[in-house]
Order: sequence, then C-alpha cells, then structure tokens
Amino acid sequence: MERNRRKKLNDKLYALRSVVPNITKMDKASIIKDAIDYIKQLQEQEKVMLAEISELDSLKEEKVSSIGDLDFDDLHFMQRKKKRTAQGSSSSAGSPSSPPIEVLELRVSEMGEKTMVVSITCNKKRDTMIKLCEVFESLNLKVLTANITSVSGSLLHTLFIETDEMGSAQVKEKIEAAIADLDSPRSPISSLSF
Amino acid sequence: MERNRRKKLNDKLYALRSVVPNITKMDKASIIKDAIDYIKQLQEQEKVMLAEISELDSLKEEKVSSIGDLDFDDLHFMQRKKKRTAQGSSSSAGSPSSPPIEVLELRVSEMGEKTMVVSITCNKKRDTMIKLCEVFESLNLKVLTANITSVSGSLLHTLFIETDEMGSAQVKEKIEAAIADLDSPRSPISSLSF
DNA sequence: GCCAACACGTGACCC
DNA sequence: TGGGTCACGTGTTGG
Repeated sequence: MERNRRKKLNDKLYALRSVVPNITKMDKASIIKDAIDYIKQLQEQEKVMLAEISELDSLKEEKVSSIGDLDFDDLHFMQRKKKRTAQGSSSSAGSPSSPPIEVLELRVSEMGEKTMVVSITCNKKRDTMIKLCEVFESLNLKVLTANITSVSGSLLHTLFIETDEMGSAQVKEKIEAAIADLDSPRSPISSLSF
Repeated sequence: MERNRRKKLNDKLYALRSVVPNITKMDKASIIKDAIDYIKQLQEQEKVMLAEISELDSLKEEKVSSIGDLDFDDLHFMQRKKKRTAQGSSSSAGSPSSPPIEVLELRVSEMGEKTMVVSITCNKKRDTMIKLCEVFESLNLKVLTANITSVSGSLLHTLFIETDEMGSAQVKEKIEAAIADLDSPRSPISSLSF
C-alpha cells in the first residue's frame, strides 16, 4: 500500500516536471525547485502583462472613442508617446488621464456696455487651470483681466471679459458647453478648436 | 544524512506550497497537484494575455506608424476626413501654428518662508495664457493665487506660489526652462500635432 | 481496527 | 571509498 502511495506521489512529481520547462536535473528536489522558480517567474510575468494590458487598454479606450468619430485622441497619443520631455502636464483638454473638472458654480453677469464678469468655482484637480484657460481662449472672448485663487482644493476664477453683442445668458451657455465638451470630448472638432 | 536530504526536500515542498494560492490540503500529494493545476492555469492565462497584448499592440502599432512615424498622408486623411476642420488655433503647447510666447520680463522674489512672487510680463499672442498656465501646472508649484491682466497686447501675470526648499533663482530657472521648452519643441512629433 | 499520511532507517545504485 | 539519490519496508500518529 505504501508502495502505491509513493508511486502516486512520484507520478504527481513527474507530472509537475512535465509542465515545467527548463528542467535542469531530473533530481527530485530540483524538480520542485524548478517548479517554484517557474511559478515565481510566471507570477511576475503576469503582473507585468497585466500592467501592460491595462496601459494599452486605456490607450485603446482613447482610440476607440476617437476612431469612430476621428482621432482627436491621436493627438494625445502622439504627445504622450513622444513624451520623455518630462512629465509635463499632459497638455490640453479632454485627456482621459487628467480628472474631469468639476464646476461648483458658474455666474455670468453684465457689468457695462460690453463687459461682463464671469465667476467660476470648481474643485482643483490636476490641469484644471489649464482647462479653464483653454476654455476661455477657445471661446476667444477678450479677457481684460482674470484672477485665479486656489484655496483648499477649490479654484476660484473671476474674469472680466469684453464681448460684443452677446447677452450674459449666451456667454454662460457657451462656457458651460465648452466645459462640458472638455469632459466628454464627443466632438473632436470643438476640442480641436483651440 | 538521509534525514537531511528528506528535510531539504520537505522544505522545498513547503516553499512550493507557499507560492501556490488556493491550497486545498496540506497533503503532500495535494500540494504538488495544486501546484500543477496552478501552473497550468497560469500558462493558459499567459496565452490569453499574450494574445490580448499582441492584439492591443497591433492596434497601437497602427496608430504609431500612422502618426508617430510621420505619415503625412494619414494626417491629411484625418484632416480631410473630419472635414470642416475648424479654423481652430490648433491645440496646446508647442504647436507651431501658434506664435511663440515672448517674455518681456520675469521676476521671482521670495516673500516669506515658503512663498514667493512670480511676475511675468509678455506679449499677448494667441494661446499665451494657456501656455503660461501649462508652464505653471507642469512645474507643479502650488499656486496660491494668480492674477492675469491683459492690457494692450501685454499680458501681466502675477502669482503667489508656495515652494519648499527652493530658492527664487532656482524657481526662475525652472520657469525659464519650461517656457523655452515650450517655444522650441524638440520633438518632431509635436510639429505634426497640428 | 482500518486507512492515510508521514518520517525514519536501510540497502542498492551511480558517479 | 564516499557523497548523493532513490525505493522500500516499517513504526507512529490521527481520523
């Protein structure tokens, strides 16, 4: 009986050896050692591949969203790929790697004939400042003066702009649209229009 | 002596058990069995992941070759495809179609323990504001408050930043470098980024 | 008392 | 001859 048990155990061991490549020695102990090393190797490889996959996957996401509607994200891809120029702020709008901006409050009020005051409060995440600047620049409103204050996670923007023949409501709409566009860049065109 | 051999073998076996999750029984034979199953599982997973990676990779390749490798036709194709390309002042930093920013004056002075005042004056061209914002954000200095005033072609930036363990000279250098980097995009890809 | 799993000592075999 | 490995039979423990 003991003979049978040993046989089974040996069979298992041979089976183990059969699934492990790079067998150095038929040595019983070496078989197990090789198996251990192999497992560790596989586990590390798994980690690496997993990381790579998720990376490529996120890249793919960008693509997919752009492919149907065309390639805006290719820009990011290119920029990111070239990179090696320091981690620079991932540049412009819509980049999925930078968090969406969260607008807490948006007020637009007329001040005089052609000037109005825009007041935006939002949570300060990475690149928020850039995005807001892009928004203003993309709308190419004439910015007379702007004030940015970041306090404890919030970013307060106050700017005096000059517009011709536009109501405050209209401006507000535009700004809202531009910001929304930034977060979900469904339309590559407007996103490209900076 | 034989005792020692057996001990070593057992140690190997326990080591094997330690690298294998999902151990059902401490049973010697079961350890090997579980190890075998685990290895097979890992191997299959490896195949799957490898396939997935190569798939994603090929997708990436497409993009890279079509863009990173200077494929003008593709660029044109893209532009034409999306037609109505919008007059857009092109995207963010380093874009050749937006004029370089011209810094007229740059002053950095320490205000207190960790805060300093950065004062930048430059000609206001298109996208200047964005670029400046990117510069600050890329240096990720903590911006306490910032004031932007544009008057007759000039753009006055004054910001209070918080730094730790950096002299004003150092900060100034950094800012200058970042701006220079912005103007002379060393990477050819950025030239292609519309 | 049976079965299973284990550790142990021993003889056989091979560089 | 000795260091290394192996298979075998046996004693012991625990379910």
